[in-house]
Amino acid sequence: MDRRVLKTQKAIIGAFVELLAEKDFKDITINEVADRADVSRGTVYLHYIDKFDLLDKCIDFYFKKLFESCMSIDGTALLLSKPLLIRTFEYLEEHDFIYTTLLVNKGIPAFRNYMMDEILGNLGELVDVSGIRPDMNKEVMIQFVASAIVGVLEWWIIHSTPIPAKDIAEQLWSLLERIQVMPQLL
Amino acid sequence: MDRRVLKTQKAIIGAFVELLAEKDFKDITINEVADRADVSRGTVYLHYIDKFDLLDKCIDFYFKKLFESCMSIDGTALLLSKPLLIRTFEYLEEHDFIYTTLLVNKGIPAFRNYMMDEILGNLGELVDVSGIRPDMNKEVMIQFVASAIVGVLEWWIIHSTPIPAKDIAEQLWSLLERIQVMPQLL
DNA sequence: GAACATTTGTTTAATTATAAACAACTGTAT
DNA sequence: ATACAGTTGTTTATAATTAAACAAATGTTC
Repeated sequence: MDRRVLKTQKAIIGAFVELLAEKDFKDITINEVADRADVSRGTVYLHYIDKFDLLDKCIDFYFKKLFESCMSIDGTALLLSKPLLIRTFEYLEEHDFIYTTLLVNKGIPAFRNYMMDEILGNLGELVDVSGIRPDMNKEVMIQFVASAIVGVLEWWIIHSTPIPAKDIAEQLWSLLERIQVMPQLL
Repeated sequence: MDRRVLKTQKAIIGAFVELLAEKDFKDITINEVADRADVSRGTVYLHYIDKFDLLDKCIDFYFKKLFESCMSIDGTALLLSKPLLIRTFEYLEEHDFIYTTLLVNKGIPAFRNYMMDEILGNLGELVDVSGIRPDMNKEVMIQFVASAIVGVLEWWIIHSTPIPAKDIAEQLWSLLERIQVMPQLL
């Protein structure tokens, strides 16, 4: 992609998140966003339909960043594992501010959907690779595990990361192990 | 001016100064500058003829910044005075790194010329406003005082600001007062 | 000194950002 | 109610940035 659009989108989204931290979504104007991003007002409309679209794209942007940072090591995909859990919780702990800000303003359903999609896909791959107990329904098991993981993540963020990332990751992982659905891995 | 050119010039000059701090001027390539500035190589040539021109413009840039920050308060010009001296020394002390880097690489004559121009103009204004002892030649006196000030500034920067800004400003000011060329001011 | 990679400066057409103007709409104060 | 100031979303012509290709020059390595 043209480096110009990357730069302006970064500037606009950065400015928008700053403003979200300072005031209510409803009080933010496109003018303010453009001013703070040091970008022409027309440029904002070039990339986003309106405020609401900007918020959506903003959430997109930060979830992509989250997945890029946590779900892979130097480009190769990382399947569900203890290190992956730890990295994810640590990343969220470190960038606590942005993600809680986004969640408060709109994101609870968005968060759940993004996370579910990502983890469902991840689990699906894992099952394809390493098999599953023959007496289990794959879809049910995947849905069960993914919901549990996302539920804990959601609770942890909404309650302002009350437990250190390492500890919550450990606890969640030991719960997953207890299920014993995938003998050789979980 | 178009905000695009301001942004790209800032990016290019910022990248260039970073590189100047890391390696010798002769080892810096336009490619590196463009990469670090996150700008197309062609864009660099759009603004600067070559490396040498870039260095010149870079010095221009930082001297303009210096004068903007020190020579005026909210837009109104500030004539030679003790507060002005203090501000100037403090600014240079704070941004020590950039200015010594520039001076080492090329700037000693450039520094002298810039400073002389600025201070000569400033002194000229001051004399026009508040007069001078009738037995003195205006040009000589201005040249004398400006040279003295610039000399001290130069010595202070090249020797890595060996004295706190406030102290050197005090000393310089008291020397200026001793001359007694402008009874009511100096 | 020949092969090689890198840098340099220039040129191109396509893309993107710009300021400015506009009418319609919102909210606020009078 | 009625000015009034600010926001919104769209449209324009213009200007800046872009990637890519290029030949020439420069340095490195063998």
